[in-house]
Amino acid sequence: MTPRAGLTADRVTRAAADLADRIGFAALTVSGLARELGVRDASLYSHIRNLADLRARVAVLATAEMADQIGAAVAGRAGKEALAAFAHAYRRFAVRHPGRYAATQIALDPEVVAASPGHRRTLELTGGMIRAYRLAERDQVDAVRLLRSTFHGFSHFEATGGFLHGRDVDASFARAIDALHVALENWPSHDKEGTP
Amino acid sequence: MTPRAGLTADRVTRAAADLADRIGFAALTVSGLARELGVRDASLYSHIRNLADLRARVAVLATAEMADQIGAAVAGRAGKEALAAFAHAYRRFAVRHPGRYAATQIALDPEVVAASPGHRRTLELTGGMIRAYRLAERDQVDAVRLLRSTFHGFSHFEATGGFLHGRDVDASFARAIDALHVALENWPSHDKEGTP
DNA sequence: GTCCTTTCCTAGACTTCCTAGGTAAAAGCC
DNA sequence: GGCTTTTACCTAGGAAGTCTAGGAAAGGAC
Repeated sequence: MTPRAGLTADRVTRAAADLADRIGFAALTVSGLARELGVRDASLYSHIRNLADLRARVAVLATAEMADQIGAAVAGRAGKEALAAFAHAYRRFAVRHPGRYAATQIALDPEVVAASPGHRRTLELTGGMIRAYRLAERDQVDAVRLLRSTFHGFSHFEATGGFLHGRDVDASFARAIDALHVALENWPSHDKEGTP
Repeated sequence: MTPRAGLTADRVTRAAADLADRIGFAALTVSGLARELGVRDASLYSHIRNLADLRARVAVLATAEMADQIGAAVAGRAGKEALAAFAHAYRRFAVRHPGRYAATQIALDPEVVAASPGHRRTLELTGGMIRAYRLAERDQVDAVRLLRSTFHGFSHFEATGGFLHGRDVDASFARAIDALHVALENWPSHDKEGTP
């Protein structure tokens, strides 16, 4: 038997994320990954439980990487500047790492989410960004959900070719950010923070 | 040999959509569907070319059904009322038909989209809804993209358990619609239709 | 060095996808 | 009605992917 490939769960996960970026997350298979790593498919089960476990690991890894990039982009910014930086970093990650991005969108067990540093960091970053708009707690939740929905939706349609009109997509995204800022500045609620 | 099951491509597609609503679109298989219909898996290839063809057929069917429901909801409405009706019908469809909804979101060949009555109808309905805001053509495209992104993103997170906070999701959606209306009424652009 | 752990392998069972060819149900024609 | 043609169903089987079990040997600990 030849020397061991020196695999670890971490290395397997990174290789899977790289492969997913190349072929698409949906097309990621244990057997394909094994070929990529130069081992037999059965060998990977020393490091991962099954395909679902592999997918979850990629999701956790990708979420952490994405949070790091968003964090770097919004550092030192507030208000509309932070919103725009967050949004652009979000979309940039999705465009550059389509497989990783798709992984961030799968449903995960609550325990996995709770233990994922990337998920927690994303929450913190989002909370920090939204703070400048001085919304009531309940409105902050609503607003964050609106932002996350828009960012994901946009990236989804961009990735799946859903934007068929000839209109420049970069321009549409810039307008969307402007529009979201307008909405946040004029949040349709009567209990803005600090106002009784 | 026993009597034929009397399958047609249409019947196969509907059965697939129903099954997808029950088990999830991602879990839809030719073999599973064959079991559902009481035939052998190989028999289905008289009616569909392959799994990708089946998925595309479900997508086209679901898009048409969804467009019908949105169309019925917005009939006779304009402005914010139409926006709200559209949004609620969209989300209702996604919640009631998770498999069908997921099918509407897959990337399809441009020829398939071009030939799909549901896609065309969705475009018309969206155009009609956005008309009340009297935006310039370019801004209309941007605004439609924002709306579609938000609706899809919201439905996606709702379906994948991405909204972890205890805040009522119905309320968040209602607020999101209000916020989108505010954004549309105050679209961040200087060339509103009719204004030089 | 020895002993223990664990990573790799082979083997194989199972599922899914899909093609090829055959049979008989169903449709079409007279 | 009978006869012919079409085609929807079947069986058979190969390819690919998933995953378990057990064994061999690489690598780590002492």
